[in-house]
Amino acid sequence: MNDETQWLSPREQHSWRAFIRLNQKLTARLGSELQTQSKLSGPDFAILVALTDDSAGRLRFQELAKAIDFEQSRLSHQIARMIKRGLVAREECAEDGRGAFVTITDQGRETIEAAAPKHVAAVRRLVLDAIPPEDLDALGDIAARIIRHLDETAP
Amino acid sequence: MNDETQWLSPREQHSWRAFIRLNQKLTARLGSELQTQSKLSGPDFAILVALTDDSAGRLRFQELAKAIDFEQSRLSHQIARMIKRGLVAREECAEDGRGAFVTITDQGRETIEAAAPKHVAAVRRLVLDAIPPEDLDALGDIAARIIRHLDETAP
DNA sequence: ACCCGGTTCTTGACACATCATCTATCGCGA
DNA sequence: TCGCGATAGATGATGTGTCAAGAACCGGGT
Repeated sequence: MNDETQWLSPREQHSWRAFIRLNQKLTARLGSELQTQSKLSGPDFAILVALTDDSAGRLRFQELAKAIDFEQSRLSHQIARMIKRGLVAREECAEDGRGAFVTITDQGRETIEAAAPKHVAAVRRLVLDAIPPEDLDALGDIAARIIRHLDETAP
Repeated sequence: MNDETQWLSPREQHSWRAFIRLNQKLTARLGSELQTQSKLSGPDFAILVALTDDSAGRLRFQELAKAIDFEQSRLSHQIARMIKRGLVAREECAEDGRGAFVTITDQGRETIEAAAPKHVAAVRRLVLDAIPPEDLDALGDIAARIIRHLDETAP
């Protein structure tokens, strides 16, 4: 490592730190509201939403992992915990002896249906209410651009 | 909870999901590069930076916690782990028998000085290179606005 | 029919985050 | 001076994330 590092300019640093800080605060805040209002963690919520999005409420581990961008192992642990709590169930796969489905249970469905409105309300109250729609669009566009860049840079 | 929830419009949802997804991907990616290149976690890095920013390289737990927005307990655990690895040290406080300082060690200083350039390079390569400066400014402004809103909404 | 590389998911070890609880000390007011 | 609430920080339990290794199965080539 030489000493010609291109450090961040004050302006860059200011924006960058704000962005990082926002990520942290927001994840913490949304997670905490989810937890106290609905007894769900962020990952719990993401998984239940993904399962609900599927018409059968039932996905292979791979598909689910891809849908929410979880690593295989992380998902495996997460599902194991959720099974204990009765939110989802495991179902063997006839066509492929290795694989398995994750199914949402009735309890899981009730839970997510109760949680979703509260979560949306929190998102609105904490974020959307703070910025005008055109800023949200701008945010979304920039985020999408960076995501594409990340995916290209090293999958 | 009634059934008049104001769900997100498709446009809102699109932007919101992109933003959340970016947060996850980015934290994962930056953390992973930090880990493999410098054997540091995100929290490790944040703490070492904060300590380096201080002229004495030495902060009270409270000050440090505030600087990086960590809860007290989280910081306590984190510092305990970092002490084991020799990155920081604990120093009793003469004026206040309850308190203590966290000091950066020589090894900690070497580590962060080696890590910082690589991290900045990663930030540049993964993010800044993907968007023009004016978009970064816009991002920073929006982030700052939401942060202010979050802090006002419930400190 | 069998081998063998690749796929699918699991598991164990360890780092990290959060919550509730605990200990020690501080400093103020009776 | 004593008592007592408030502050500083530590600790243990539990849930979450990552990595490395493993077990079971698939499918194609021989």
